[in-house]
Amino acid sequence: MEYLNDMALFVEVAKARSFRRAAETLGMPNSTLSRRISLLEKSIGLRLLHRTTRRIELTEAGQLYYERSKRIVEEARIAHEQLGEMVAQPSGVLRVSLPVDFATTYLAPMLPEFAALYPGMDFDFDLTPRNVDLVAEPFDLAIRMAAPQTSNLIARVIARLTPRLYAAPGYLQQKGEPHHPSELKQHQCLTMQNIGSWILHREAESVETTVGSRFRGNSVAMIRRLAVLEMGISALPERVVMEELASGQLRRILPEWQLAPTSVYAVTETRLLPAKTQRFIEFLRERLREE
Amino acid sequence: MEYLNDMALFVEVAKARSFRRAAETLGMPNSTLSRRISLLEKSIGLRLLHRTTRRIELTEAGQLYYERSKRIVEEARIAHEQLGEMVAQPSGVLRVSLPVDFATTYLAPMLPEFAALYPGMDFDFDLTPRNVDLVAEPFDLAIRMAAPQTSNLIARVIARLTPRLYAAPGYLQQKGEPHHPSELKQHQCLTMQNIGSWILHREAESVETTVGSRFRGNSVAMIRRLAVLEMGISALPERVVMEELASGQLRRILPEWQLAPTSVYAVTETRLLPAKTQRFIEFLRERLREE
DNA sequence: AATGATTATTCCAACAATGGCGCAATCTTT
DNA sequence: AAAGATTGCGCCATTGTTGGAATAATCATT
Repeated sequence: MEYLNDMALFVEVAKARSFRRAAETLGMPNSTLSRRISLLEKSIGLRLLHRTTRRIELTEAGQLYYERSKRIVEEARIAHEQLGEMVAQPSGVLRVSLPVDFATTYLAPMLPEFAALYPGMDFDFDLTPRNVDLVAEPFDLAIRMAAPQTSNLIARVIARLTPRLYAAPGYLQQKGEPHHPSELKQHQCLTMQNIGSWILHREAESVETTVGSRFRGNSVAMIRRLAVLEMGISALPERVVMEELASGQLRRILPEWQLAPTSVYAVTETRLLPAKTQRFIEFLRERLREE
Repeated sequence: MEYLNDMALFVEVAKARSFRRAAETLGMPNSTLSRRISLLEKSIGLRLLHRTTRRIELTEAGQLYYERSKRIVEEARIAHEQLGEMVAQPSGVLRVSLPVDFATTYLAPMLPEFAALYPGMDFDFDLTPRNVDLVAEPFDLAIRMAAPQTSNLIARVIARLTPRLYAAPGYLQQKGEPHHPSELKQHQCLTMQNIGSWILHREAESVETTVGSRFRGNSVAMIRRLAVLEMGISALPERVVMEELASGQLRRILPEWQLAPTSVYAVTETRLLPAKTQRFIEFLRERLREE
């Protein structure tokens, strides 16, 4: 069963009618080539080439074998080329698991452009807060807001989002507008679950302050909604609150200060990615770099 | 270009949907199998299998590759099997170089039977006294009366012919019939070229005697003809003079004595013989053993 | 829940394939 | 005719591959 490579070599030799030329086109020493063909002949038990020191010609069996093998090797080559094209020309279904907020806020607006770029691709988005198991479930890609703990997954940073502070004008009117991070302690600070403090940066300066509020949630949309409803101060990337800023529902506070950037990761099971996945990640990274 | 074997391995794995089972049917350790598939994937740059430690399934690319490769590997297998059948079922043209005397005396009578045995075979006999170059000329086989000096040829003994002494009754009447080998010195002994003496055997006894005559030749037929024409005593295998014995043209002399057997060789360029050649040699050896 | 069974992968020593090199046999050109 | 070029093949140190054991990760069963 281990004769297929040698078959390809034989086809090349038969085509060139010379060991030397065949070895040259194959990029291997003719000593190896000669030996491999000899072994092939031994394994099938008869001669394929009639050898003179100067010239080689096909035996009857060799002629027959060549006719068949030629086609087979050619087909194999084409199969591989098509596989190569799959890497180059993305197609098929891209299955992505990603957070709801990322999907609605970041992905949705840029998706039409990407879809137009690759007409051969279909998409299957799984919007879920849970950490899907990439190995068990057939996802090509997951987008996460934190690096995965399991080390056997490959995580690429596709964006760094810098949260800034926003509040509703109504809220500020009621509670007053803070002019230094230290004043945040007296405010309702709408945070994600498990967040106890904010570290605010201004140039080289940084101030940590414990924050909290009556509301916690694992949804950016929820926090934004609460902020609009005058429930407190939110720390969100600019793009998330773009509409609310434009309409005046939210207003940036402490404009010189910002939180440490949080990374967005594209997580895959392996580095050997089909083109569709590669292009999608590239596209995201390119568009999100601007943030 | 060296991916064909791995392709076959992948087909087996995809078929079995398991490394372990595939390794078993392939008769190789699954460690090797796993590594080879990994290398294949790396070489084409994308994953073919979606792995769980417990189960494997095909990726999109793997599915596509499997569909194509399956057929290719199957065709390759068939090509090899057909080649194997060529070894088993003789067909094609058998090209033999052989001495004229051997052809007419020994081969011709048994050829119809052999030809009937293998209807798929055609024959091309080159009757020549010269030592044809098996390497340069496209002969499958040469039959020689002496072992070849060149060591890179394969010589098989197919017969041992025991020459005995025959003479024409007319010759014996003229010159008298010898009753001991020592008397042969006074006779015309028709020998092949380059033969200066005969060693005659009777049971454990052996006698060497220098022989010679006015005639020498490299043709058995010539010597037989000369013997019939009362020109001397000939040393020939029995089968050669069978007709002359039956018709009384020749008569055996010194019937208890015989010369050392001379071997007949089937000489080939290689041991890797197609069925046609193998069968022909077998057939000859079987029929000539009786001598 | 936890243990045992099954499966893919990784590690490392033994092994085999590789590829320069030289040789012998040809063919070609001066 | 003769020397040079070309070609296939055998030899042997080096490199790369192999395969058994250990490992990690899952599934099934108690």
